[in-house]
Amino acid sequence: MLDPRFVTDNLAEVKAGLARRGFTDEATLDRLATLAQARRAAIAETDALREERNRESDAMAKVADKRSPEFAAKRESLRALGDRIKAAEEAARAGEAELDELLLTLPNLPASSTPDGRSEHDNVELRVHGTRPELAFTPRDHVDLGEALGILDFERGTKLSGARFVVLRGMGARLERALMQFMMDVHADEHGYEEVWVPALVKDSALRGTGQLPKFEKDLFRIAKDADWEKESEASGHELYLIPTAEVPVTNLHADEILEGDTLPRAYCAYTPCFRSEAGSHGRDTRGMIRQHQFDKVELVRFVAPEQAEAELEKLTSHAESILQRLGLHYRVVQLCAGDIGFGSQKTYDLEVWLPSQDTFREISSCSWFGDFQARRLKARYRPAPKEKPRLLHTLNGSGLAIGRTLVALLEQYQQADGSVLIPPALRPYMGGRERLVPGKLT
RNA sequence: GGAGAGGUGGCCGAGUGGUCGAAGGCAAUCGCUUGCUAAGCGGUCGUACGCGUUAAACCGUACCAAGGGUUCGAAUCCCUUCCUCUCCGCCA
Repeated sequence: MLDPRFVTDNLAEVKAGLARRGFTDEATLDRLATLAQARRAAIAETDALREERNRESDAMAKVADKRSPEFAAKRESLRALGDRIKAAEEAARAGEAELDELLLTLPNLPASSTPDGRSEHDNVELRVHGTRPELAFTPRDHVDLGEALGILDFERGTKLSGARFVVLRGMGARLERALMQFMMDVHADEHGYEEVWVPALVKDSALRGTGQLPKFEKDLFRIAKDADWEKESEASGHELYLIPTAEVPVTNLHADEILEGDTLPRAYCAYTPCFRSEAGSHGRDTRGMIRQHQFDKVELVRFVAPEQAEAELEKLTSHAESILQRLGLHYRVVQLCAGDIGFGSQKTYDLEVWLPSQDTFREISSCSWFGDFQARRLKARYRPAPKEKPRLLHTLNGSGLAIGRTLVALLEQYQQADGSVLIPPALRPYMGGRERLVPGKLT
């Protein structure tokens, strides 16, 4: 969420910034500025009226004779004042609702260090790590490999849950678990992240905090409820959704809190399942486990002071990269242009891993700096020093990494001519010492 | 699912219509004092918005779970909702 004050005071700058990401609806911004100003005027008015009422009421308290004519007269005039206050409050509320709505649907401003560009084609490749695996044969894709190995079972995934679900078997399931374990160990033990375990079902308020709601409800799975549940839940004023990423519960950890400055930065890592409806991506990546409705991910989240934020993004990205490096995977780092960064982000690096079968790099991690965009929604603040006024935190997050896609990349990059797949040394301790996946060998 | 209790500042905890943003204690912090692990004394010590300022301060308003109501005036009275805890039942 943008600061309404900042928007009114720097309208031209905000328009220009949002235009960089393709948001050219100036009328909405003008409306927002108007509403924000009106809101301030309304506050000033109601405050003044209330002040008058408070003053007069105090005076009445001091009148000894509560049955005197003067007392009755005062009471009458204050009753009228009370009505005026109510009317003023009512008027203020109307504009406020519209203002909040606009603020919640407005995307973040790109950082000055985010390059211009309209779409993913304008993203900037920053660096490439490693080299393409030399394969003396035509690479098979992970679906062929996985099915031949007996570790990926798409048919049964579909039987159980429909399209975009998979069952992992034997060493496939083991690999998923090994990757999760490996990533968490590296981040917790070496990168200084506090490991957290969080719910995979969250309230709509949490999703509003990180920005998925109200705009992107169609991408989420909201849990269906029977009649009783529905009744209770409506009454309780919140809906439950499956999380699309651990970013949601982990970032919301510090909603409505004020952290002490000397405890920053706060770094958390979490593994969770993630659930995405993938609405609007019909026909895209239908083959294989690149795009599933449910997948596991290890997520990194950092709460930092604004001054450190941009450097913190480099740090967080390097932590995610470190996983790819230890696994010996060929990848590149891409900086997203203003037209391609996510709704709440102001600067994003994507890590893309090489997939031989597709002869291309595919996203495996996205590391973003949100500025105070999420923090303002969340009311996540920090106190720079004792006694100082609280300020909004900056939040960052990134995948470290998407486990399903890591598994895909491993299969494809480490495939051998005979259909077996080498297990990179870093992962072997987590695979019971195994060095290789062999077709027909489930244990 | 059944029965009961309760939600006040970082924590504990007073407060049943005006003098309450809220006693007292703890924690924290600053200073003073005392030569001996420690204690004593004093000050400070919520947040947001508005106004204002270079920035503050000051000032105003709001907030005692949330929303609504009664009243000239609500932490206090009424209604609705949410949440927490305890016991029983069920359950990984």
